[in-house]
Amino acid sequence: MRLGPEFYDRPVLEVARDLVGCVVEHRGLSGTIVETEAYHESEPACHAFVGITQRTRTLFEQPGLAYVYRSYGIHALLNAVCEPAGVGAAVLIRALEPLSGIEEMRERRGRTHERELCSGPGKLTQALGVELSENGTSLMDGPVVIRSAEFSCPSQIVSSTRIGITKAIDLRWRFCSEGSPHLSRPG
DNA sequence: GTATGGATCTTCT
DNA sequence: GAAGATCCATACA
Repeated sequence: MRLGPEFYDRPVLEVARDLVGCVVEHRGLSGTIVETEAYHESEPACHAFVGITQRTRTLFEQPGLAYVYRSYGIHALLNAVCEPAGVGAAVLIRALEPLSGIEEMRERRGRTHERELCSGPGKLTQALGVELSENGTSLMDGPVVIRSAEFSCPSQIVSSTRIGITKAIDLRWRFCSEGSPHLSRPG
């Protein structure tokens, strides 16, 4: 089932937890989300903390949009914009378990092990072919679509601290599917 | 297996 | 001019 605007128009922590187990699809390639992180304008690790700039504009727009930005000059990172318009918040998609189009992912990534295809925020955008130009597109009827899982996922969801940041490092705003071999890092 | 440094570019100071 | 929500190759144990 496709997720509607009301799914994203909620506190970003709830959305981040609920997105684990959902499916991301892009041009026929898809994967189950096993790891997410929440970001909110109220804490300094979030891009929206500095307010509305050319870069962060999408974060403040309507819930259910894709926020795609360049990280470390090289990688594209995929986020889902949350909370009502005017509030800067988003969920970073950090890792997927590949579902379909695995051979094409292998070609894009130049790697053979399935665990290496989508086990990181920069890896999964490369595997799916998500580009910066898709920033601001809808996750409901745009090139990138997120839907709930067809089969309920029995795995436990655990929270931990976020990865790769230097501010607000105490917040446990990372959510992952416990024990999944496709996480960017264990736990 | 862990540790380190380079690639590369947008954003803000 | 510095830093950053990263990944990979290389070096060493």
